[in-house]
Amino acid sequence: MDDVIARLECAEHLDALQAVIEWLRDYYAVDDMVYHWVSSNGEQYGCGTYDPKWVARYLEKGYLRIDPVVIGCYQRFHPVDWKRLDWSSKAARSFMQDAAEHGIGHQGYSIPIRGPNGQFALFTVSHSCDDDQWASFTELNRRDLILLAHYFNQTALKLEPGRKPEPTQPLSPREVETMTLLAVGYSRAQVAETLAISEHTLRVYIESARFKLGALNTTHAVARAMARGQIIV
Amino acid sequence: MDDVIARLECAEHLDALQAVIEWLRDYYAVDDMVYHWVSSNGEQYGCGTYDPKWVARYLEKGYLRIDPVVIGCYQRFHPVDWKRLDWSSKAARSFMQDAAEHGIGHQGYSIPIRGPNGQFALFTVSHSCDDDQWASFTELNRRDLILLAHYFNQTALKLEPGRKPEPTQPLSPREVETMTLLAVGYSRAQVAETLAISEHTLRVYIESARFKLGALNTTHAVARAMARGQIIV
DNA sequence: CTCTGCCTCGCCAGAAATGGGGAGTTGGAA
DNA sequence: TTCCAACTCCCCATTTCTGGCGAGGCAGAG
Repeated sequence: MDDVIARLECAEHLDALQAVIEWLRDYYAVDDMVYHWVSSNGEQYGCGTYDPKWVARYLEKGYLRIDPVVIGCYQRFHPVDWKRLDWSSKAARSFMQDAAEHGIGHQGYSIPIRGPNGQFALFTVSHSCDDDQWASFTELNRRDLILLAHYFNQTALKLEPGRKPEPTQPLSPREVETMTLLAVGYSRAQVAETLAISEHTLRVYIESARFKLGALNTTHAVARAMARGQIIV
Repeated sequence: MDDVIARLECAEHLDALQAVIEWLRDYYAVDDMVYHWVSSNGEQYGCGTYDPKWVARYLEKGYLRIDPVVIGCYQRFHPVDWKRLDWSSKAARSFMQDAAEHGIGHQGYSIPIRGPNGQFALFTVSHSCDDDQWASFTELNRRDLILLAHYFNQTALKLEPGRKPEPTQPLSPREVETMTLLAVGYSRAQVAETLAISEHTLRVYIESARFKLGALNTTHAVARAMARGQIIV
């Protein structure tokens, strides 16, 4: 354990993560171990021991938005056993079958991790065995896995800062107020009234915020401002 | 330390948190200790040892959206010393002065905590002393404070589940796709084209999503869907 | 002192979104 | 089988948003 942490701390490239996760897979003697970062801008980064064919298929099919593991963990705080997720939808079922055909174990345990600016990542361990064996495994290693998950994420954050610092030009106070009120459902007219300014002035703020955020329209601007933590809704 | 964790684990009401945090303040012999939850719906919950007058003023003045501690931590992953935050804006300066006048120590260390559905909370310890003393204090207790912060948050989450489960009616797959594409800046026409459906059909999805999300307009709907983790952008 | 960023205001025309109406299919649940 | 939720399509009128034009004041940085 300490050995792994030391390795992570001296890692200088993401390849190191890949090596560590493979080592961990062998150490725990499980089928698969995966770290999967779903960055706030919709890109993904992952390392792990899944079959590359499955990874490619996952990306190609856009499974990110279907995968009940991602969706379920995104809405949870605590680690979760795959059995407790919602697999009832048709999309989820076909996804599960596709995964099984690519050799993904039916037991899994995933740890959600959150970082700055809405960063979200998953640390997953998966295996094929019966429920009892799996339950005792997760029970035994839960604490370590959680720690590992967070160390992994911190290392990834350290190594990949080039991934989020999309030049986040700060918004002016008025722009922040504007975006915030828009995010809670006010129309432009209502926002203008609330801020006691003309609707035209308001438009200037929206436009400048849109420009700073690199957004194509108001909705996009609000979404980006939220995703980047520039407004708190 | 273990004593505190035990107390938290058997807590059955938020009052218990208040008691624990007061105990901690005395234990660490610092001026103030605060847990501050900024829930995803904009409400707040906090417990701590700040002067109630200051808390009232904080709420009344809407300092939540000015406080550099909140803003700074929201965009960070690691705990941060207040000195490293951005106090340059005018609003921040007048906020700082106001805080000082209410007896808030000028040294502070805040730990950002994140939870499901965009939950965000802060665990802060604050004191009045010189920089060297403060540096050695935080250096010495950093690990414990981080642990405490997360235990506090987990307890608060456990005790206050009634705070977020705003009946989150699930969105249908098409609705999710629609909201997601809108969030990344597509216009209705572009979304319709992308999904290969008529623009009118698209409208039906937007409207039903808006209804399910209790949103007043498209921008609001996207913001809520994001805040609730129903779409991942 | 100039320059830049922020805040404020006005008018107009075209593009986009919204609200309300109606209508048909499909597939799964009761 | 019947019912419901999800998905698909069309028209019309109104409201709202967006883009482009121009303008002034005020504070802080260089």
